[in-house]
Amino acid sequence: MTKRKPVRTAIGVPAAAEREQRPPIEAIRAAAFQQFAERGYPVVTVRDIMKACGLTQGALYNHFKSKDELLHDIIASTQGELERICHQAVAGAGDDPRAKLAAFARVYVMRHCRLRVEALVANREIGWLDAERVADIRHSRRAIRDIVVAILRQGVESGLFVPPLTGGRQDLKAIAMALLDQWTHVSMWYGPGGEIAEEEMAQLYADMALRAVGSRP
Amino acid sequence: MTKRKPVRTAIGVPAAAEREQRPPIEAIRAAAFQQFAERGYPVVTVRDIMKACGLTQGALYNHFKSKDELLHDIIASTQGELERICHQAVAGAGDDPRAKLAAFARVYVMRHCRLRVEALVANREIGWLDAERVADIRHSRRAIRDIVVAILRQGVESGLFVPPLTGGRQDLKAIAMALLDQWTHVSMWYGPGGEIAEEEMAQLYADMALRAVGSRP
DNA sequence: CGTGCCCCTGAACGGTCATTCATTTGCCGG
DNA sequence: CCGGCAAATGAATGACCGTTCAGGGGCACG
Repeated sequence: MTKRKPVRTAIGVPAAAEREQRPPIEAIRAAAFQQFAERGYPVVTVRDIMKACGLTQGALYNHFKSKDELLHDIIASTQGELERICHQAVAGAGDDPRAKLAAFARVYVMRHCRLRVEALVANREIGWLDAERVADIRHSRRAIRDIVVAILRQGVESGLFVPPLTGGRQDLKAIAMALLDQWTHVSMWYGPGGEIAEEEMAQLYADMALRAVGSRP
Repeated sequence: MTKRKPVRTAIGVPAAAEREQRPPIEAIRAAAFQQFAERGYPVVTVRDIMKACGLTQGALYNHFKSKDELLHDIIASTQGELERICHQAVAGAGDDPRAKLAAFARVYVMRHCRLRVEALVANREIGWLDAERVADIRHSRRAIRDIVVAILRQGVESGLFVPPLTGGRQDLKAIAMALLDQWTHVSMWYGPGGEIAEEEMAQLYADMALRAVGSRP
């Protein structure tokens, strides 16, 4: 193979129609999202992104310092918004850990169904950022995990959750990771054309989570 | 950024010690595994792989047709082995769907803890393969999912499983995907240095799965 | 009409990539 | 010691990458 192949076939750009509707910086962000999601950060070239929004390579650098910064900008905004709605979901669910866990699961799964592309990029392409750029995103992820751990701890201490335990101090962390893995990766296979609606998915996952942690009625 | 940065810092090669112990084709496979897992297929160069096993770039092509074929070889062998042990686990668990599901979860999670590197590569780098090379691997994955679906169906029909349902025909498929996502991604964060042993992880995940599908005692 | 200014262009730069290939190496049975 | 052959070398090839930059609109404002 001398010539580089298009390894993940691009599904195609959303038609030249509304390209020029929004400011170019937004068009670039959108095109980059699409392309990163479909083919992966390292094989998407600056030329690809800019062509997809009707510009040429050089124009990128009027809006972003580098391709790296573009990716970071994209992921950071997605991640920040995710953390925000996670806090919001828990805050608005009262004090019962069962309601908190269910609300969290529903919001988290719903978002990962609806914003599939954004979630996919944020979760898959983060590794390409250099250490300093990745730090704040990793921090945000840990914060989200700790929300779940806190809910689990409250449930266990109040006797409302009786999860399977191995006896170690890290159990709740492992369970939280297991649940988050499950919820996050909906974005990898859920398609809006499927038979199950987003709300049903959210409910299904919330039910499974409550059962998995041994929630008492 | 003109010069390319080492985006994911390589952890380092397992010392020049036993490089020459095994046949070069095995050394290449092993080195490629390590590098792909640590830094990702597109940024690992042929030179990197070959240097890691004490050879030069050109020597790769005495053993593999291309870099693509090397990746496919690696993933396909991992995936084939995984499918094999999944079938084996179910076959050796008797006829009770509860025992089948538990055995499957235990074997699957245990493998993803123990062979973290292999699992990580097989699950993350598959997208870089072209369509024809990826077909058999996708097929194998579907086969594994269908094992889980079959177990769930048997459990539901015999009344031993009472999972949360939305009423659609795709429910069991969604639940199977949710469980597999959870089990698979242990390999993304589990570290052997952690507080929980592989066997405990496997048991924890098996318990959660049985609870999630509403297994009756 | 002129003057800035923002934004875009497209060639150019220095670099890296996978792959090829003529040549050399190292090992083997005889 | 000799031929033969599989395997390794390392320079060469052709392509493409991210980024830079000098030049050029086009549009608002005086």
